[in-house]
Amino acid sequence: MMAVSDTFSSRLLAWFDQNGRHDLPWQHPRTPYRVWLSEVMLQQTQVATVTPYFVRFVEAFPTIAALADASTDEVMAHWAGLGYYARARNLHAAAKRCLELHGGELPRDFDALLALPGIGRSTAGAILAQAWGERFPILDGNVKRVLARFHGVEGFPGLPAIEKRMWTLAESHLPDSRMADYTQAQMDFGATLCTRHDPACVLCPLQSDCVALREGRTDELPTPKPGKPLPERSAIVLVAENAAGEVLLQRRPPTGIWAALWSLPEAADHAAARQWFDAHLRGDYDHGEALAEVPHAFTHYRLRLHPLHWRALAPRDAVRDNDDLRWVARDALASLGIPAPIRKLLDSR
DNA sequence: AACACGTGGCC
DNA sequence: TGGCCAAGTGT
Repeated sequence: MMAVSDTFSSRLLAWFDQNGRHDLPWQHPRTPYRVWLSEVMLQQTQVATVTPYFVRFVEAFPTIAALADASTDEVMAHWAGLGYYARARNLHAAAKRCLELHGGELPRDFDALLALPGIGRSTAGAILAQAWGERFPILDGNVKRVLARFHGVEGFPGLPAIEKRMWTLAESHLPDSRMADYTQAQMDFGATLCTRHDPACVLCPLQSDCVALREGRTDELPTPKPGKPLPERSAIVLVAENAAGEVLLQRRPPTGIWAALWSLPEAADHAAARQWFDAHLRGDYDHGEALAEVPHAFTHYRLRLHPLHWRALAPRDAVRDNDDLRWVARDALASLGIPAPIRKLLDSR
């Protein structure tokens, strides 16, 4: 472990003062709610992607109470396109719990934060450090990359044993003050200098003590995730338009991919698609026009969507708009939470 | 422990 | 261009 003379944090802070990012939207003002929201949006997602979402989201839901009072559909509509939608559902649920248990505020307590859905150890630490300057470590992708290189830690950082070691290292470097700046400094440092490809070691304030640099192994550390072949799946999606040009959308199941988002009716094969069509629509399934295949890659599998398109269809009498099925005009698509590739398909129609 | 969970950018 | 991965958490 580092001795009392550890200068890791002071060197990082000095670097941050000159080279850090000081104008991110969640830094002005840096309220607990805005820190929380930004940390959740930034999970597995980069700053450039998050920024416009963050700005729109806080405008729509300026306070924890406003978020708690919003409907699920409103929240999901503002999250749509960001991915990992459980984050939005958890955020919404946590906001409600803040109203019930914490007087509408985010609790300033590690265990209470950890108990909220969507807040794990790293996010709890980031909130406590950035919102209140409390002395807690974070361990995100940036910190893992920096620690793996600086200390020469072998092994994929996603493995529990490696991660445990890294939490210990992260703790050992904590400064006695400036916790908010230090937390931001680590993330800025990892995101802009100690990058995955081509780290700027020449400019690095830690270069004199970096194991990876000394051994010429910055391109080998951190150890990459062991690769596995991606499964392939395919599905038929039904693009059913009525005479008004509205398209029929269906709410997805509450669990699984794109949970509870609005999407096109989906079937595993033509037999199932035909069955769904005949149960819900008047018209001839065989008159559907095949649109171009939509390939989509998730982190854990590849999906090929085969859209079938009909115009001027009418619903069966039994099928009315309800909480899980509705005809939607083109203008109204923007106000719904729709998966990114489905939205693209609908927009290009 | 291992896997589910989105999307876009990079080379 | 297909594989890799980015401010992780929940199960």
